[in-house]
Amino acid sequence: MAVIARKGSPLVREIREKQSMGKSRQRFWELAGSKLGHILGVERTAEQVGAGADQGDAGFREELKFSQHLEGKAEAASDFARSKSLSDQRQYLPIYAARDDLLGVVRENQVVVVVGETGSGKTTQLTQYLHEDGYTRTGLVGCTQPRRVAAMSVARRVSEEMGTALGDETGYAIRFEDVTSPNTKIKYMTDGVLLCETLKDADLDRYRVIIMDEAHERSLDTDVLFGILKKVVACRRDFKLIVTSATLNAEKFSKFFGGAPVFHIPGRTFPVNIIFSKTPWEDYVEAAVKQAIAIHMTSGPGDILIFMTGQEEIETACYALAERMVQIVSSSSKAVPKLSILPIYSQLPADLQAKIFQKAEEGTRKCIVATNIAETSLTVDGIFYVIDTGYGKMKVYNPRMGMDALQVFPCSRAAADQRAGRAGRTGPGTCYRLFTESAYQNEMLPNPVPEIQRTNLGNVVLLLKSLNVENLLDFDFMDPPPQENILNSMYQLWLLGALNNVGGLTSLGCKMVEFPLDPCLAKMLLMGKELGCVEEVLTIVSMLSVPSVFFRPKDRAEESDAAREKFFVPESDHLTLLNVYLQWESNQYRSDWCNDHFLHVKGLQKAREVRSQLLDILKTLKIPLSSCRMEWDVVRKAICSAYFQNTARLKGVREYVNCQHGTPCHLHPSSALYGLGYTPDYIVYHELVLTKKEYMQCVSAVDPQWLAELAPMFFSVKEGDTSFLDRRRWHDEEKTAMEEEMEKLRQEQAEATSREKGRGEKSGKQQQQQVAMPGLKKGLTYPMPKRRMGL
DNA sequence: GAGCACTGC
Repeated sequence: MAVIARKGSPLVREIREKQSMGKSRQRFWELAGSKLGHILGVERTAEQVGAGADQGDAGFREELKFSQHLEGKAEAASDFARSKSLSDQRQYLPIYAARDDLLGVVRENQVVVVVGETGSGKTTQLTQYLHEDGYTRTGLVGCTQPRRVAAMSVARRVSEEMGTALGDETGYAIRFEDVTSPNTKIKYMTDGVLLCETLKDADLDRYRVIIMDEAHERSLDTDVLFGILKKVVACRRDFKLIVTSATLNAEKFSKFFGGAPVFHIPGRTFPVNIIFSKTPWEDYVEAAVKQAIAIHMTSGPGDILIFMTGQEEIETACYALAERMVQIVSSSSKAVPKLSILPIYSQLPADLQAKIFQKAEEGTRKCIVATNIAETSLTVDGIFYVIDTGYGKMKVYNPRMGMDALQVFPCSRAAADQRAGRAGRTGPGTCYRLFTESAYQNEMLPNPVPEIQRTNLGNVVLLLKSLNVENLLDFDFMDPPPQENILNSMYQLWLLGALNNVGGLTSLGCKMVEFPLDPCLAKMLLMGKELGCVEEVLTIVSMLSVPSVFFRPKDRAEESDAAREKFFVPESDHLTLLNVYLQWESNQYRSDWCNDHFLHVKGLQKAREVRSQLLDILKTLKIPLSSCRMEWDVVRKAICSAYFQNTARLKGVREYVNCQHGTPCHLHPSSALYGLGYTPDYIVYHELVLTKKEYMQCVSAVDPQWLAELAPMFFSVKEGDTSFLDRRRWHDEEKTAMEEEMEKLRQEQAEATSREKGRGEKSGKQQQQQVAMPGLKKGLTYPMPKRRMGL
C-alpha cells in the first residue's frame, strides 16, 4: 500500500522554539492585546477547570448541553422547528415521502440496508414508522448508536414527538443508565449495550426489529454485532434487521447479508466545491494557516473549519493564526474583519469546548481548528469553508509485542469526503484539500481500516467464546481481523486460564465475561478473591478503566508534579492509584479537594461509577468483599497474577526488557518508580505505549518468587537455590515455538468441533510442559522494600 | 525527563 510520506511540520518546531526562548504564550497574548488569550486555555488554573466541571453536575448536564449539537440529530433548536408543530416537522423530513415504500421493502425482506444521507431524518423516524406499522406488538424495536449522547438525545426527541414521557414507550439504555420500562416499545442504545444483551439472550428474543444506525462507522462493537445478528437472522424468521450506512459501504453491507436490498433516502445538504492542491505541501500546518488567512481576507462570510491531527498541531495553528492576524491588523491602514480562533479536541476542558457553539459577534468570523472529533462526533452549523490536511491520528496495535502506538496516517477517501461534507450543512460550501487529486485517487484507502483489524481482541474472543462460537477463525466477520491477532489473543487468554487446551471457556473464563473489563483486569479482580483483597483490587481496576486522573496543565507543570508525587507509593503506580482513591474517599469525594491536588474530578467520578457497577456484578456472582487491610504486598501479588505476561526485567538505567518477547520497555517519567534511588529487578506493567520510546504505563515492582508461583509456564525458581530462572525470551527462536503452539491450538480446536465435547482440562503440569523451555540463570539481587502507604 | 485521534461496556 502506498502511503503519503508525512514530514514533520517546520511551523510546529519553529513555534515551539519561539515559546521556549522565553517569549511565553501568556506574554504574547498580553502584547497582542487580544481577547483570544482564553482560547488556548493556557492561562486557566486548576481551580477554574474544576469550577467549570462542578457546575455541570457530574458531567451529565454537560452531555445534555452538547447533545443538541451532536450529529445534527436533535433538530429542536432550529428556527424552523420552533415555528412548526412536531407533526409538521416530521412531515417536512425527506424520509417522510419515502415512508410507504420503505415499509413495503421492510415487510418483504428480512434485512434491508438503508442509505440515509445527513439530514434525512432516518434516526428519529424509522423507529416510529415501524412502531406505527405494528412491529412493536410482538417485540421491541431496538436502534443502536455508536455514542451515548446520541442514544440519549434521540430517545428524548422521539418521546417528545410521540407525546409520551421519556422511559415510557420510548427509552434508552447506556452504561450506568437504563431509562426503559416494561411499557417500552422503542429502545435506543449504544451498540455496546446490545452486545452485552446478547450474552444473556443470544437470539435477542425480546426484539422484533434491530436498526443498526451509523453502521458505516464500523466500531469494534458494530463489527461483532454484524456477525452475531447475521446468525439471528438465519435462525429467527420473524426477526428484521435494518442497517443504515453511508453510500460508500452500502453494497458491501448488502453483500454481507446475502444481497439485501439497498434503499436510498435523499438528504438535505448543499453542494460542496472541492479544491485540490496542485502540488503536495511541505508543511501542511503552515499551508492550512495561509489558506485560512486567505479565505478570511478575500472570501465572503461563513465560518472556517480546519482539520488537524492532534493537540500540538492545533495549538501551533491557533498561535500562528493569531500572530498573522496581529501582523495584518498592525500593518493595514483599513479596518480588518475580526477572526475568532477556536481550538477543539476531546481533551480540551468542556467549558472551552462549548465555545465553538457560541455565536460569534457581529462581523466576526469563526475559525475552528479541530481533530477528527469534528468529523463525526460533533457538528457545528455555519461552516462554509473546510480546510483538510488529509491526515489524522489512529491507534494501532502490535499483537506480537502487545504494544499500542498512536500514529499519524493519511485519512481515507471516505473520511476526506465526510470532512468536506461539513462545509455543506448550512449552505453551499468550499473544501480546500491540502493534498493533490492524484494522492486522493491513488494513495488514499477508500475506507479507514476497521477497528477490529487494528486492536487487541482479548475481549472479542472472550465474548464470542461465551456465545459458543467454536472456531473463531470461521466466525463470519465482515472484515476478518488478522489471524495472528486472533490466535495471539487466544493464547493470552489461555495463559490467563480463561481458555482450556481445546480453546473452550474455563469456569474462570465464564466469570471473566461477566465484567465489562479487559480480560487481564477481570482476572486481577477474580484473583483478589483468592488472595483476600477484593476491595483493594476493585478500586485499582476501576481507576485503570478511566483515563489518567492526574491533571497537568502546561503552565503549572512543576506544581502539579509535586502534587502528584505526594500520592506516590514507591514500589507501585497501581498502589499510587489506590492511594489517590482512598484519599479522595476520606475527603468525602470532594471536588475542591481534587482541584487542590491537581486531580481530574470527572475521571475520579467515572472511576467511582465503574467501581459501583463492578460491585454489583461481584454481588450477583456472590463474591464477598474482602480486604487485606494494610498488607499491600498481597495487592501487588494479585496484580502480578494477572499481568505476568507484561513482566519486564531490569537491563540498564530505568530500562527494562519484556521477559516474553524482549521488547525494550522504559519507565515513564511520571511513574512512581522513576525517581527512586533503586530500581527493582522485576516489574509488571499495565500497558506498553510507543511514543518517543516504548513507555510502560502504570508499573509495579514484583517479587520474582511470585512469578514462579503464579506463572509457572514462564518462570521458575531452582530448587534449593535462591537463583531465578527466567525461562523465556521469545524473541527469535522461541517465536517459532509460539507459532507451533498456536498451530497446535488451532488444530485441536478444529478437531474439537468435529469431536464430541467433554474432554476435561489438562492438568497444570501438562500445560507447563507444552511451553517449557530451557532458560537463563539470573541472580536475585533486588530486596523487595516493605513500605506502607500514606501521605 | 514526557504525551494524550475517537468511541464504548
